[in-house]
Amino acid sequence: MTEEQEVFHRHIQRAGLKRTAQRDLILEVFLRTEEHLSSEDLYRLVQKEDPEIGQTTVYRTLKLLTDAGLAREVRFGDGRTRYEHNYKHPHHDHLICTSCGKTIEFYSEQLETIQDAIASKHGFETTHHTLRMFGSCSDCRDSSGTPKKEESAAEPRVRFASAPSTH
Amino acid sequence: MTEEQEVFHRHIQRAGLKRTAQRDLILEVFLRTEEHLSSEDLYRLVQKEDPEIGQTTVYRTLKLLTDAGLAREVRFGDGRTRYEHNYKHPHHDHLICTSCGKTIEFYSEQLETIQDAIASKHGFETTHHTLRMFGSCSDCRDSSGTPKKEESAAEPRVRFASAPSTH
DNA sequence: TTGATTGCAAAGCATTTGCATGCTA
DNA sequence: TAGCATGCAAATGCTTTGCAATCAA
Repeated sequence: MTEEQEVFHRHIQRAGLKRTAQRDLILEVFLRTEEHLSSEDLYRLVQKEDPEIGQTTVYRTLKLLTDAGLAREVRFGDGRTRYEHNYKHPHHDHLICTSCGKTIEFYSEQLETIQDAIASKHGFETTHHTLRMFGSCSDCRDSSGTPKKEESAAEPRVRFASAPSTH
Repeated sequence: MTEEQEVFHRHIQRAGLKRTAQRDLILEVFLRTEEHLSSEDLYRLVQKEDPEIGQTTVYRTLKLLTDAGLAREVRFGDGRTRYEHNYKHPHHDHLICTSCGKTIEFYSEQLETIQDAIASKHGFETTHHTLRMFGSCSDCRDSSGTPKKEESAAEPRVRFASAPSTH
């Protein structure tokens, strides 16, 4: 049993909830996938191993994982919620390519410091923040006019059919 | 006719669209309201002056204003899109109080500079970005447990499906 | 045993679209 | 007059909820 699984089970017990095969499987698949997954993405992956599992259970479990501190919600502007690992995968911000949908994670101590200073100047105590920078990645600019993925040229806004992220 | 109205009409003409009483009224109400308005908020305000106007028209006009460069979409995490002025109201970021929903706008040259450096380091050319810092404002912390705005307890404007993660 | 969990279907939201009617240019 | 605009209703797409059946502790 991995550390994450232990965290999950402790959370489940603390909250008076129950351990089930579905939750175990969903967690397992989530952990092994290093991407920004929407509930639907995860549902499809989980389906391959157990076609009996329902969408609803995935939605509910993802919420549970978030409560347990194992997942973190991220939104890239296409209207669907994605989740990323939140255990031993510390805070970071995102660069989002609006043409191919690729995301790059980065962390800057300097940035954090300035943000803290700004917040306290305004009397705020911040719990968390999100910084998203939208633009075009070098790949997409190199092949100018021919974005990497075929569907991307059609949609000016950020919209990815499925979440292709590279960490 | 205000400058903004001129910008709007130029945009309308350039795009081969038509000027209508509804669009004029919606723009006018939008401009005079210095807040982050959702489509519904604006709809309600506009309704007071012309009850004939439909939701759909407000949605469509808000999109038009965005295209014309007069409005900018902002999302504070409660699932609905809000709009803020985008003409002579330059880029800034937001501090969002998760207990009373108050937002504070700020701008930091230093922050922008660092962001640019980070983007170029990763080969990105950014078009825009959003930085949102969530937390509690001083008012809410002073009156601990008693948020300032009456409606906030019942209907928090910023609501997270589940607990925000700790980084 | 008992209360939590599951999965389906139905409901909820915010937003968009189809379409007949109304208006601007 | 031609074609865009409007507003209603219906449709969307994502997410949540109600509920009867099932299962973990």
